[in-house]
Amino acid sequence: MEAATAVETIQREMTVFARRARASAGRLHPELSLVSYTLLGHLEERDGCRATDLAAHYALDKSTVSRQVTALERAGLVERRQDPEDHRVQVLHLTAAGRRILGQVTVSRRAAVGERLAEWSREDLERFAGYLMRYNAWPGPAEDA
Amino acid sequence: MEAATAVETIQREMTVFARRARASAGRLHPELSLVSYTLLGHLEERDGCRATDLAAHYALDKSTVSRQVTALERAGLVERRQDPEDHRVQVLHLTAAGRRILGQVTVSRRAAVGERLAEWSREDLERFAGYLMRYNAWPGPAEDA
DNA sequence: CGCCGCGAGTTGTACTCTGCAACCAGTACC
DNA sequence: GGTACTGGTTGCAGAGTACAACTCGCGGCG
Repeated sequence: MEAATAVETIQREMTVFARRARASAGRLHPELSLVSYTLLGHLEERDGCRATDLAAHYALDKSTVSRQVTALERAGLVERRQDPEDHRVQVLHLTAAGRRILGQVTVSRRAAVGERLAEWSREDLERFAGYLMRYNAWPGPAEDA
Repeated sequence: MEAATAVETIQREMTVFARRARASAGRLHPELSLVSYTLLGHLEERDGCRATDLAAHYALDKSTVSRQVTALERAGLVERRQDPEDHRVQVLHLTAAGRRILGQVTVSRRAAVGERLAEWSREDLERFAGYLMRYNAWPGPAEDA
């Protein structure tokens, strides 16, 4: 495979994944949209962060994040805390309920994805995961595709 | 890295990519949405197919595809041809204009993605592309995430 | 101190994408 | 012919999103 072809393939396959992921997320977990899930996941991973950080990480407009967070807060899954240093920012944290729901969804997602990856060798899994992280870690503006 | 962790990471990173891809697609190519681009790409790859096939491949509702195709046809990028065998189906084909636009977008996308992948060895590129294809080739229902 | 620029977040507005349900048209099988 | 199925369209409603305009708090500079 030529390098340009590989790049092309990476693009196309990532896009297929993206579309299918969005399409099926709602069906699998009606209680938590793909958006909400990823935001909660990020909060858990970072143990709290600002709305602006979420927007930057997912290349979303801050208004979009604001609305999503509002919904998550109304659902009792997320908590806003005032930053004592800077009264402009609100640090977001998972609530106990948020952590619980996130755990449930993660389990069922892992089952679905794990089924697809069941035949993969551990080495392939790790390399694949590594490639994805490496790709996403690119520091530039999120001009992925 | 444990296998479950790798699965988790794959999920999360794929999702990050998915979200960023959608976010930036519109900015890079205002003339062709991510959806339209992928549909056109699929048509080129398969050299024509039915609307239902597109819906199945991307896990989209047939109504959604119908509307997208209508838009693409209005834009003169896609052509519907009656199947002489079965008058229900309409086989979709790229027009010359569609092929041209698709080519332009592909070039600019490849430039953007290629920049990110510039430092990668050819071996890594090919392995990454292979993993993605392998993942998406899973035959089951598109319960990706 | 008071003004100005900046950064975080919210709200108004409009648009796209999407799915579901209801429907029409053509096909296949009895 | 009638019934069931398939491909596709249309009406409707809802989620996600961006952009612009706004508020509020922080920090520098005269």
